[in-house]
Amino acid sequence: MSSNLLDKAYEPHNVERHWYAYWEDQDLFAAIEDNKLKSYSIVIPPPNVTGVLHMGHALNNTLQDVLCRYRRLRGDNVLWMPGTDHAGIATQNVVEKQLALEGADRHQLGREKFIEAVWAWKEKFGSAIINQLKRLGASCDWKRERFTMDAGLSRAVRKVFVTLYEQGLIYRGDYIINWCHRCHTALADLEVEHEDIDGHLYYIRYPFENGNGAAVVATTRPETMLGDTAVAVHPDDSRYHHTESERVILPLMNRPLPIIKDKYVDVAFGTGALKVTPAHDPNDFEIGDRHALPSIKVIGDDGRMTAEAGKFEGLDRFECRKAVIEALDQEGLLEKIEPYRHSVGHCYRCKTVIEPNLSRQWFVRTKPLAEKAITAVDNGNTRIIPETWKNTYYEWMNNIKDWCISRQIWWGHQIPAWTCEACGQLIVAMEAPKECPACRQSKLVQESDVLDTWFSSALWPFSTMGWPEKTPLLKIFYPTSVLVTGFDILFFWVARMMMMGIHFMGEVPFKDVYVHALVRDEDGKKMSKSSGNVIDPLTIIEKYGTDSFRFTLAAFAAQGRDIKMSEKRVEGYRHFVNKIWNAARFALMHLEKDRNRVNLGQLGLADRWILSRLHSVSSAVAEALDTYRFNDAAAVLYNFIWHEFCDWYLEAIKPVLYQKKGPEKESTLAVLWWVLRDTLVLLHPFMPFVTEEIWQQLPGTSGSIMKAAFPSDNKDSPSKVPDPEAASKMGLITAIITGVRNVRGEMHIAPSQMLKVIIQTEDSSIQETIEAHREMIINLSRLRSLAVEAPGAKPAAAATSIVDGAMIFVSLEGIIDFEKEGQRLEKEINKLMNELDPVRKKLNNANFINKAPGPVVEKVKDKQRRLEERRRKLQSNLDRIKQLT
RNA sequence: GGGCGGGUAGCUCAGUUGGGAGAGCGCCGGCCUUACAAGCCGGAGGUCACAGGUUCAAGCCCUGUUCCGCCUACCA
Repeated sequence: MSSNLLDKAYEPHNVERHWYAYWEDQDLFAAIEDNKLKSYSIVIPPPNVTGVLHMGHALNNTLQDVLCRYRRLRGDNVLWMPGTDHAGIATQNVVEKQLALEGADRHQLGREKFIEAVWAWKEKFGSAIINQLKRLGASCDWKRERFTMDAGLSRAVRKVFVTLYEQGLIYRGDYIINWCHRCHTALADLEVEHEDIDGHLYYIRYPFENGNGAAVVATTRPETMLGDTAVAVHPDDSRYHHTESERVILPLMNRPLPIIKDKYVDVAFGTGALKVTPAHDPNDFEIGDRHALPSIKVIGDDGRMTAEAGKFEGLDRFECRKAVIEALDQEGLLEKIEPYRHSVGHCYRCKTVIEPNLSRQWFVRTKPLAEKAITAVDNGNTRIIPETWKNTYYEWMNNIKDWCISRQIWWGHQIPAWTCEACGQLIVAMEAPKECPACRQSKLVQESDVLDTWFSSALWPFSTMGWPEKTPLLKIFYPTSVLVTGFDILFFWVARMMMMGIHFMGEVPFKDVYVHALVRDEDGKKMSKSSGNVIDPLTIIEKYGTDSFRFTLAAFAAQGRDIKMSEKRVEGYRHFVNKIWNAARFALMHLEKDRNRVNLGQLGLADRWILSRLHSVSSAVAEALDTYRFNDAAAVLYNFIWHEFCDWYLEAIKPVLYQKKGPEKESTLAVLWWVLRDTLVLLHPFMPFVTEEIWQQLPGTSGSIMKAAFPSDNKDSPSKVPDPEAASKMGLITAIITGVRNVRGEMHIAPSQMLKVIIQTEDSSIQETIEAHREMIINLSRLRSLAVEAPGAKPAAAATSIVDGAMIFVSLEGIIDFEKEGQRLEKEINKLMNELDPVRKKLNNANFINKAPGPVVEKVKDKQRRLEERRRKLQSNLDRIKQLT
């Protein structure tokens, strides 16, 4: 016991520490390698090893933990595979910064020493995020924790690389790629973030070689003109027909450029003439390819102009832009400058402006892989939930481009390719070759580039399970049951796992993909360090406890909608946790021993009703979790626990509990035990800590709640069937109590004043029900007396309330304010008329009667009958009141 | 340029084959009733963005308009 039952408020801190340690000690998160059990598996989206837990992780892992804990309660053998990602660029940046503080840099250190330094950093700080996930309650199988740079996973990476290369699906070549000068590496197209920037469109005159005027070209990046190797016009553009075989002179460089014709050129844009810079623009590169133009690289990998830039050599690319404009202006070749808003690519890691650069890189040929990945979703082998993301997935897969996978950094999987220094032979192999297969020389140099981090995470669902070995783990747990992830990495990660999983395993990596939303701040803005609106999950956990936080996330995780997070919301659910704590405290005061034998025949109405409700609540929770409707499950539990279990059931059974002893008390205690027991289990996936704490204090339980049976799977549970009779009778009783309370509230009668109530009804079954449960009505509406009689003389000094089939008179002798009662009744009648109006209109419509389905018509007719009766009764009481005033 | 999501109570949002507009918070009134004042009881509050259409019936389906957000794209 780590929290005192006498505490009026739940204190999460010790409870959380205590039970998490207990679960780990007992090995309760461990998956069992036994293929006879029903298996359920999830691989964690591996957080960056440099990462700290943010709201996105918190949501993502809470949802996964809810699913895993739920499936365990349902009896599944669950594998939740944890691990971290080596995050090449990000981690290298972190360690480089650390080196900088020590006055060193990686080049001084050398590659080997630098890699050692990164590993050292990883050993020291790399488990931070894992520990934070534990604070969140994550029930991962920690003993299987993986890291993308582990020996096993690295072998999988090599195997995949070599295989794809041999299959012709990986190639090396000189192409335009996105170059980040800060990170000093190539980036995949996906890793470039586009942003609209207010820039300028510069119109530059390129004089015709023959001296007759000039062609005017427009550009947003004038510095690239230094590398121009042609001017292109559309073949049909009559303005340039006379330029047949003419050339222009490239200003500043005095280089003659051919005028070529290419359909790519948009006649309508600018002057219809396009400068072509094959080394620094992807489209120009393609044009250059078509027309066999030379490529001149004028911007170097360091962001400075190369020797090819002539007198501009050594200038920074942006300084060069200014210098070029000035020089052009001086020569009178700058036609004009217009303001121009256009999209500019930035590095997703460091936000530096990306430069398209000609470079030798490695690529994955994605088309053949994507086709199968599309089919798998098409035919439902993998379901994407919510379905709306299917379109996005298809859209990207259908337009997929080859994937640049080489990175010019040091931290990562070095590409297993070697070049023979003697003959230039390229060798791709699992292990470093001893000699060149072509010339038998042994001077072989390994490719210095490493692979894109996403290349290794694309293998995550099977590399973590031991592939390329044929392990039992793979056999039992692949394909995984579901992948839970945010939409922001749908392409980066999900799509690539699909491609790799299908290609290498012959089977999709996951049956379901559940795509959740983003966590934003309370104004709906994206949380970011620069906006200063980041809420730290650990701060929230410290302040409000993990269970409140998790429940908040689940309660707001509606499909397709972002979550706006604020402390106020978490605070609200902390109240809920506290409510549960106190309800349990109350129950435990009365439960002294195991009460799990219930004789259903002897149950009271409230007992039967709460068991019936519990039955539908457990079905609803199961249904909701089976369909990833986390917010529905949370709402059902919240409403049941607070408003049905606490507000009605516990209040209703208090008199029974305060009795000395007897069969009634015995069976109520048994029901109370079961309802508490089952509710804790239903709640456990969302609130693992408080439920375990209460479970451990509940007499008659053994072991961890993690091993308990879900109510609907539990043979012994008394909440196995709905009880419509109890539901309907309880409905009548609560309606009567609410009716009396309403009178009390509206007439401002103090709760301390006991009331006298007369109920008139001609329905003998209603009479019987009321008589049978008169104590409940008396207690919960605080009555001095309750009389049930056939309709007859109406008590004079009384306020009225109507329930279906009966009229309630609250005697207010001496205190009734007839005018106030009249107003109250008028208000009631008005409310009723607003309901009745559309119902009458419907029934007066012959088309409705004829065309609507029978049951619908009957339902409306029945409603009309009920409303009419209530209205009639209220009206007669109003008339009577009016006579008395 | 293309695509997606959203507009429902003061705020934040649920609302799954079309058939009774809901919750939480906030607000108003009354209560320290022996689990809980982090509580209990009662109450007020909505032209479901706008305009058409389909239907006996529309918050939900169709068309258009408008506002907000996001993703995506090689117009220099």
